[in-house]
Amino acid sequence: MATSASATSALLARLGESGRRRTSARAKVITAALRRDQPFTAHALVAELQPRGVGRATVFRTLDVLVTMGALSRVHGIDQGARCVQYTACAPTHHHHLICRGCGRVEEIRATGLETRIAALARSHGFKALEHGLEVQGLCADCRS
Amino acid sequence: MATSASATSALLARLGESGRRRTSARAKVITAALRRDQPFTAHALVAELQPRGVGRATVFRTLDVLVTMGALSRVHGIDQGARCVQYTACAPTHHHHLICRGCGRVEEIRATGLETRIAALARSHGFKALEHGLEVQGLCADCRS
DNA sequence: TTCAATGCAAACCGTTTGCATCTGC
DNA sequence: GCAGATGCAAACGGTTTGCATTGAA
Repeated sequence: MATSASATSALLARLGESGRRRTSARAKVITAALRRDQPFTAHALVAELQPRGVGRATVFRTLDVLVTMGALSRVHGIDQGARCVQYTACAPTHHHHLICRGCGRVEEIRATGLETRIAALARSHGFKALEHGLEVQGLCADCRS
Repeated sequence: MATSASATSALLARLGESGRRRTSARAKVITAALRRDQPFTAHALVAELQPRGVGRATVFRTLDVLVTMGALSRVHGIDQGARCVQYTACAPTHHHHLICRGCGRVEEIRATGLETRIAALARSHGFKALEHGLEVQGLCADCRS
């Protein structure tokens, strides 16, 4: 998949631009992360990369970096316990996630109308909204049939 | 607080109705949980109740029961890691949470307008929305000044 | 009397940290 | 050469589990 390869090198380039080092371990983590089209756990990446010489700690540290850079975001189930953190590759702009319960597919949604509604709602309770998270779980077209 | 006391016994009654046993340990967990007006961690309840003879496992198991019954819900921060699960007493109807970053206060919000918007948004992506979670973090009136 | 619920302690599991070593820049 | 980054292993912390015992119905 050409897109994925170029996305990987683009991310590596951004690492350099932000004063971080472009190491081979990070390249492996980025490649593995971007190859997935469904949310994945840190554990899954460790299992994939540990045999290839990337340490557990490095996977976690790199995932943190990628989240900080906005290349990945953390998503979690609605009412599961602590074992709910997953990562998903995503655009660095503000958006939300639509998660299919059938196949696990995640789609990004952008909803400018909602943003203002949410801010207004908060204001009506005396709150100044700073950040919000919205996750919708459901069934995608394929899984519904 | 009379409300809290009656809420406790109401919950205990619901335990009996649902075929579960009304034990003294559960009464202690419920009392301690309902006394809080801010989200709390399981750990905090354990710290409070362990010296009073309630075991760690019992606290966790009872919290699970209460979440299942809809008397509590789990809330988690927007982008923290795994250490983000807290519990908050809440009405058993669908609502969202407004969380103050200053004082930790949580307010429940009900937003029928949003619900339909979210469902429509999901539909426009081919999804059938089943459940969704919305958390807004911000500053409450007190903390803004 | 019976079986759900309890308390304890140990196991679990995902994540973080300390530290010596390595490697981009 | 000098940080920043790595890999390893051990520590950490919250949660779950196994099991003998208790106690509600």
